[in-house]
Amino acid sequence: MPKKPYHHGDLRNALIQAGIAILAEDGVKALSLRRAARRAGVSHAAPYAHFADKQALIVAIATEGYRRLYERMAAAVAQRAGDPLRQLVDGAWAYVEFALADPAHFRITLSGVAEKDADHPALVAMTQQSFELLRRIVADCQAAGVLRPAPADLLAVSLWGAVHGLVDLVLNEQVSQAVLSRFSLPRLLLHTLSQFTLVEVPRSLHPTARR
Amino acid sequence: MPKKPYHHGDLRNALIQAGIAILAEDGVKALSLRRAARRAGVSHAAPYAHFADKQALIVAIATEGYRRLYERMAAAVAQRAGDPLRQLVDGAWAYVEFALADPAHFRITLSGVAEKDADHPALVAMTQQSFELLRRIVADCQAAGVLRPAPADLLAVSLWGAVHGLVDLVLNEQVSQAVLSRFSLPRLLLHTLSQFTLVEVPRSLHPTARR
DNA sequence: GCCACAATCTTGACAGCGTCAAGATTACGC
DNA sequence: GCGTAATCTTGACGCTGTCAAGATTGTGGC
Repeated sequence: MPKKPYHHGDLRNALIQAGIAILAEDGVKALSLRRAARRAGVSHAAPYAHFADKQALIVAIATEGYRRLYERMAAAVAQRAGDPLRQLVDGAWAYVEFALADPAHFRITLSGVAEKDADHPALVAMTQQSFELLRRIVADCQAAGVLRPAPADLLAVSLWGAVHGLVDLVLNEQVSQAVLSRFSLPRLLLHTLSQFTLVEVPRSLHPTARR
Repeated sequence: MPKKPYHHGDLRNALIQAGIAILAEDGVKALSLRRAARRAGVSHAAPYAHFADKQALIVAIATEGYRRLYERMAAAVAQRAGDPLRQLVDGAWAYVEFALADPAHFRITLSGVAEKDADHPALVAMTQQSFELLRRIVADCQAAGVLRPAPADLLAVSLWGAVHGLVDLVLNEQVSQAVLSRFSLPRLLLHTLSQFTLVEVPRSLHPTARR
């Protein structure tokens, strides 16, 4: 068992994981390069061997965030193959669950802290992959008469925005506690989705009702 | 003309305006107490006579943000009295316009940087006033058969989330440039709103088409 | 009108931050 | 095995939020 080799061995990854842990424990404003380095057991300037600046670390963390988000949604969708409406509801709920499970990580992933996308192909690839998944769900729903006919990209952005906005408002405590306790988040989500659907959303699909 | 009195006279307000100007010029991460103090022509610790900490300044800036947002929307709605659908469309577009006009101010206002609402009654009052305006628009639309019957609060949150999410995604450059240039933001907004409305949204209401 | 008090503002200090430069340590290709 | 490149440490700089101590000024009580 090596005690303290001069070279960490997997520092880049360790910093990303440290960053995610810091986000989970103390939120976005607590994330710093020096703290991530401390947690990884290296000196304060060591990260600069792997990241050009703080932005680069954040981009890497956001990329990992998108990867987890995609996997959650893909898993939820895969479980409901052949049932587009269920895929839509469960996919959306997976999005919400990720946000609730790690709010700070969700925020830093979706809050565009990574600006110049062109410089970060891995991030771009993950966002495209995730949007592609959404586009496919939307197209399947349209084919099944669950969603209205329209360009799939257009409808996909509308739906994404509706779900994302709901999550963002709740996460940022913009929705008054009175309203939020009267209508639970699952109900708010289903009510939003039901504005888009042509068929009735069965109450049996209520997210927390199942499971 | 007083040259440099020891007491500023209206420092609290000057700091808020300085902060908003900094946000407009260099974005959220450029906002600092010291820079706002510098811009107001005062020493670096002077703000502490008016704000307990940086959070308090941000809360004041967010309160002003909500005030401007409310006034924009209220003005747009007032211009279309008696036409609920137009009020809905123009109110939503006013929301979008505020976000586009000053993205950083919009972000800091809506991104829940102000956490403990209970300590800031002015902010709470503005958020409630704004939500009340939205709730009234929704109720009027329901009475006119423009929106589906449902608890007004519930539908209001859904609509708010849908519009807010769209803006947030576009502002954070999460929507691919390809999709955004194919479907303009006004079209994306109208497409989202038309998911909620029972009547067709006339193309004549296209936000940038008018004006 | 004057004085004590409170509000306001300045100066100075501290720790933590992002970032860079210089140097130490180690892995790896030839 | 050796030189080069990658990795990591140490030290420094300016910026930040925040606090303490003191200077300056407005204000109410007499």
